[in-house]
Amino acid sequence: MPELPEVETTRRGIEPLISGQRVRDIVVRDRRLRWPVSPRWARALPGTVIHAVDRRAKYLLIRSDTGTTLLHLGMSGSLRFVGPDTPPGKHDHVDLIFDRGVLRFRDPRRFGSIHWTTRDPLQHRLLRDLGPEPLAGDFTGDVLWQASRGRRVAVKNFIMDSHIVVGVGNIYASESLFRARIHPKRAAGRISQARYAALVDAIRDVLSEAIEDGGTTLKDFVRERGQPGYFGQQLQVYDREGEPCRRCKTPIKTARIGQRSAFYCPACQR
DNA sequence: ACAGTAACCTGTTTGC
DNA sequence: TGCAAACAGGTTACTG
Repeated sequence: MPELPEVETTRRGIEPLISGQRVRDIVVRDRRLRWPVSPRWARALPGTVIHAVDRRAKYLLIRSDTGTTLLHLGMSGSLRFVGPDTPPGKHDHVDLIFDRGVLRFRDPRRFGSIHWTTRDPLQHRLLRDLGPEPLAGDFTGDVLWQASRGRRVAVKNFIMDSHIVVGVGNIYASESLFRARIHPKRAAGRISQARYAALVDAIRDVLSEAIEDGGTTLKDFVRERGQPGYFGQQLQVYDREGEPCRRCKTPIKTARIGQRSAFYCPACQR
């Protein structure tokens, strides 16, 4: 669920609610996330003032005056801002308590994570080796084309590889390839420079439009006040197996590529 | 360096 | 209906 648009939607939602606010306390009900929540973080954060919420890839960078919290939503995570007396649900693992409310982290599958660093977060081992941001200027068709030379992986896996470009998960990979009319199984190294230019445009457009719509809610994802995202209504191929292609009416097909489901139009995409 | 797979965990859907 | 298997949006770590 949380791919780049959902994380960015969350960032935009929570930043105005918590920036400038002092963390009064932390409650960790279950520290068993993907990596155990560090006790050092739980000790360090209370008392600090949040001054910004940034994003790198699918990580939220919650910056306070003494360090940065790296928060990843994993597969099923969400952050909401709730009133102080809202009873926590079964999977509400962590609270950041502020004077004006509680930032509550829910994650049924516990693939999310929380890290704390007092150094440059971009040099953290989890962020250090990531590829370009898809919505930034350094992500171009030429960059993608160059990186793909000699690569035999399916292009769908290629664009989901965070060393190549960040933020493109299973849903938006299928959607972008449909827009660029590229078959998801095509070898990354066998796609022309011109088609990579089209793919970069497609990725940018899909992600930007999804952010405009507040992300895609298929299952767990909700925004900061519990609202769903509406981009699901714009999906062209994802989860539409057997339904007619919106462009040519051919039934949408599905395939397993690298243990993930890919959706595509067998007529439009080559 | 690259490609492929298993692993983390729980909830829901599918199939017998 | 009941139960077990398969599957789900992500990423890392390991293998060959």
